[in-house]
Amino acid sequence: MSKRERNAEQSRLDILQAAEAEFASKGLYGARVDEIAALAGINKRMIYAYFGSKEALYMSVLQAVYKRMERAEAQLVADGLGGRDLIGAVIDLYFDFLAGDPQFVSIVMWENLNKAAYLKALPVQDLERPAFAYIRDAVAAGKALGVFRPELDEQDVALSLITACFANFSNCYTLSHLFERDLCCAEQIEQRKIETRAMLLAYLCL
Amino acid sequence: MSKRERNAEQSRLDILQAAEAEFASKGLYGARVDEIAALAGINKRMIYAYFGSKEALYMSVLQAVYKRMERAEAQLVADGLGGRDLIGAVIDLYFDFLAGDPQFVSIVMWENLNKAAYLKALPVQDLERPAFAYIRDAVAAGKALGVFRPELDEQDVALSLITACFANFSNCYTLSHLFERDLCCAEQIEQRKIETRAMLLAYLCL
DNA sequence: TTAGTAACTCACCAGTTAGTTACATTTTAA
DNA sequence: TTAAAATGTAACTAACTGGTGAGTTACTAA
Repeated sequence: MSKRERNAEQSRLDILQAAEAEFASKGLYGARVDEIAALAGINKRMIYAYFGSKEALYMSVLQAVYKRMERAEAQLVADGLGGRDLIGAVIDLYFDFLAGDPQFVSIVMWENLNKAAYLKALPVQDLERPAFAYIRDAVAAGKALGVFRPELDEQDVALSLITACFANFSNCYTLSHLFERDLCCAEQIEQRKIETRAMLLAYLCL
Repeated sequence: MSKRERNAEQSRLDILQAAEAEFASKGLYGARVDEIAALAGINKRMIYAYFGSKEALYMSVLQAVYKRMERAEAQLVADGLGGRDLIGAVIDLYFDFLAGDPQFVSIVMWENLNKAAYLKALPVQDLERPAFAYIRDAVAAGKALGVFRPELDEQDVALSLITACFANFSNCYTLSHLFERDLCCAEQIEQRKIETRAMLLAYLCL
């Protein structure tokens, strides 16, 4: 094996990146530490030196993955957008983020299959979800302007929005087979985005 | 080990049931053949006698699981139900089925994480989904009656409906943590059912 | 009885797995 | 300069894993 340059920071990042790919495709159980080491081009010992254990490594991956979502949400520039447009912007954000980050989708799915056991163990401040606030604000603004139905509950809306977006990505393989049609391709995702936006707005508006 | 009664049919069923539980909670990679044997109260050797391999056993489980969904869908008595009511009935069916069969949800998720590799290998006639036909009929009927928007595409509606229902179950653990609220309990599921019905109908109706 | 067979048990293997250790090399700081 | 800390390698281990060879038991039919 060729010698690695000594660079602790880079090595840490390489391990994290390789681990994320391995955990995303095989889950915590299925992932192999030796495979992660090989993928990162690093010796296995360093994984234990930097992260301590397979589980601890998984937790670091989980945190990094949710951090990406948080950053994407934080970039949502809400200035000047009213109720309708803001909801549309949030839907676009989710679709674009999920389409561009399949490893996020996979790891969230693994985490759910594991009853969120590791997510629960993560410090809550690492899981801020700015978009929740955007959705709350958007619904409140829309109601105040008289464009949204006044009886809407902000959390219900947020849940409807998130679930309606997510399942298009999490279930695209089985649905593609059942519908005998490739639902994972960019054009289909774009179509689903349009439909989802229409559905959500029909539900929100008077 | 205590002796088992000789009953090939029962043994097969015990193995299938144990395997489904094990595969649902740990996936194909994480599931242990020894664990399945212990759970079924049967000697591991018999799993290989009856099913040949871990993969073949998984395929049998997959087929049995989708069969349950098919049977539930087939029970949907559509007689006398018009566009609106039929759509409502399909949503109720999905919510009730998914709520009562968490192993179905888990195995579909695992299958998606595995890019539907094993589902694809299953004979298509074992995957009839009668509800697709119901949804098509309901949308067509609603359009003919002038209650649904005429530009609706039947497949888009089916996808919106299925994804909107499924994600409430597949993602309830991570969402419960992020919303700091138990979304997996019966009351919350009922609330989500009501919201989802309202959302879908708002999207379908003129 | 006897023989055939399906259902079953037991003990084992070859390969894999997470995690460890002995030791070499490089960096850092006094 | 040099000692210690950090970073690296490769070989190792104890436990586990899917799968199997060989033999046993219960039942049936001749």
